[in-house]
Amino acid sequence: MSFADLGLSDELLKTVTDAGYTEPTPIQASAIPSVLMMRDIIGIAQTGTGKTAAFVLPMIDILAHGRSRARMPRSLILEPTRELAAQVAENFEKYGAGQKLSMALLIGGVSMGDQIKALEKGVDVLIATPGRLMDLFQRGNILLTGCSMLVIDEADRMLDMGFIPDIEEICTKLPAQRQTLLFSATMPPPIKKLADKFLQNPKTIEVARPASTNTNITQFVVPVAPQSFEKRKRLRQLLGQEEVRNAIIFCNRKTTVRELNKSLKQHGFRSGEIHGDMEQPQRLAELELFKRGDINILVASDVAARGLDIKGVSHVFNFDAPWHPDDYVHRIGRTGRGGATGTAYTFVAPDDAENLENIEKLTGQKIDRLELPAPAEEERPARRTRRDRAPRTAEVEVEANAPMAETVEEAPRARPRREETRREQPQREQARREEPRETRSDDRRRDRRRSHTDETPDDGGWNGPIPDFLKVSFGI
DNA sequence: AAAAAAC
Repeated sequence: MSFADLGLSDELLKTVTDAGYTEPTPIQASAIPSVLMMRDIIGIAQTGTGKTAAFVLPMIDILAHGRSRARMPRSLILEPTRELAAQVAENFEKYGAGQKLSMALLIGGVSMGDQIKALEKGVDVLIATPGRLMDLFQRGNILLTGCSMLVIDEADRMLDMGFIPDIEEICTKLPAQRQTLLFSATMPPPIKKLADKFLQNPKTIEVARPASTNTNITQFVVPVAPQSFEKRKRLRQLLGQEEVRNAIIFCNRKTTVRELNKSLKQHGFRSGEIHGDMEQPQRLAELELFKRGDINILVASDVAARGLDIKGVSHVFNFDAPWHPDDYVHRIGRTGRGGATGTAYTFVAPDDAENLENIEKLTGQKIDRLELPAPAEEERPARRTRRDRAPRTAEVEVEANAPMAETVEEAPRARPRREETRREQPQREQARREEPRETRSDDRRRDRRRSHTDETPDDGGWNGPIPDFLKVSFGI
C-alpha cells in the first residue's frame, strides 16, 4: 500500500512524498479513501498512529474546490487542548502549502483580534478549542451554517475535560448535511452516544486496541522513596546513566513541575517546563525550544500527556505515577513514535502501589521493576553565578561498582557519611555544603513549606519554629 | 488527591 493508492490529488501526493512519507499508516490507509468519499468516520486510534494526517490530507483535497465567505468557515476541527490545536494547524500549513487554503486557529490565552480578523476575511479551516470557539460564537463572530465538515478529535479527552455539552451545542449549530469525523482512543458509552446522535452511517475504523501500549516502548517501574528530593536524586541518576537524547518528565502537579524544572536547571540540565498555569505564548515557546533541541528535557503536567507529537523523544519519565491508568498510556505514548523505540520509567513510591496495579490491569502487562544501584555521590550544584547559568550537557557520575540492592528498603545509605566522603574524595569536599538531613522526620514538611528546592543552600529560607506574630497573621 | 479549558 502506498499513498498513491489512496485517491489523493497529484499535487497533494507530491507534497506528501516530498515530506518523506511513502507508506501510509494503517489508520491513514483505511480512513483517507473513505473520507474522500464523504463518509462519516469513527476512528478508534491512539495518538501517534498518524491520525492527524488521516483527516488533514483528505480535508485539504475536499476543500480545494470552493471558496470561503466572511464569518462562515467551511470546516471545523475541535481539539481538547491549545497545543494540540496549534499542532493540527501546523499540519495544515505543512501539507496545504500549495493549496492557498485559509485557516484560523481559535484558542484561548492569545488575543482575539487576529482571530476575529481572520474570521472576517473568511476561512476554509477553523481549528479550535471549545472555550474560545463558543466565546467567539456568542459574540457573533462566527456562523457555522456553512460548515460542511466537522472533526471531533480526541473525543475521550474532551469527555474527561467536560466538553461534551459544548460539543453537542456546537454540533447543533452546524448544518445537518455535513460530514463528521470523530476520533477517540477509547469508546466509553458517552462517546458512543455522541457518535450515534451526530454521525450518519459512520464507518468505524479501529487500528489499535484501546489501552494497549506501543510495543516499541521499553517500560520500567522504579521503586522510590516518597520524598521529592529522593525522587529528584533518582531521576538525576537515571538521566546520567541513560542515553537520553530527549526526555519528557511528567509530574502530577503543576507545583511539582515548577520545582523539578528549577532543580534540574540548578544541576546543569538543559530543561524547560510546560503546564496550564503558564501564559500561552510561554507554553508554545517552551514546546518550540524542546522541538528544536535547545532544551532536551521538558518537565510537564498532563497538559502535554496526550497527542503531542514531538519527533525523537527517547525517554518518558513519570516522576509521579499517574493517578489514572489511561494517563499512563498517553504519557508514555510521547515516546516510541513513528516506529522509533523509546524507554519509559515510572517512579513508584509505596503510596502509588494501587495506581500501579490499575496501570498493569489496564495494559494487561506486568511492568519490569528496576532496582537502581545506590546513587553515586553528586557534586552539589554550584552557587548560581552568571557564568554558571550557561547551559551545559547533563552529567551525573555513577559509581561503576556500586552494589545492586535487592529492594529499596535494603538499599545502602544513599550518600556516604561525611567522614567517609572526606577520606575518599577530599578534593570534592570543598565544593559541597552540609548534607541534607535525610533522616529527619520534618523533612517532608520542610520540603512542602519551602518553595525552593532542597539543593538550595539553607541560608535564605526559614527553618526554625514559626514565631508567634507570624502564626497570628497567617491564622495558624 | 490534579489537570485541562473563556474573558
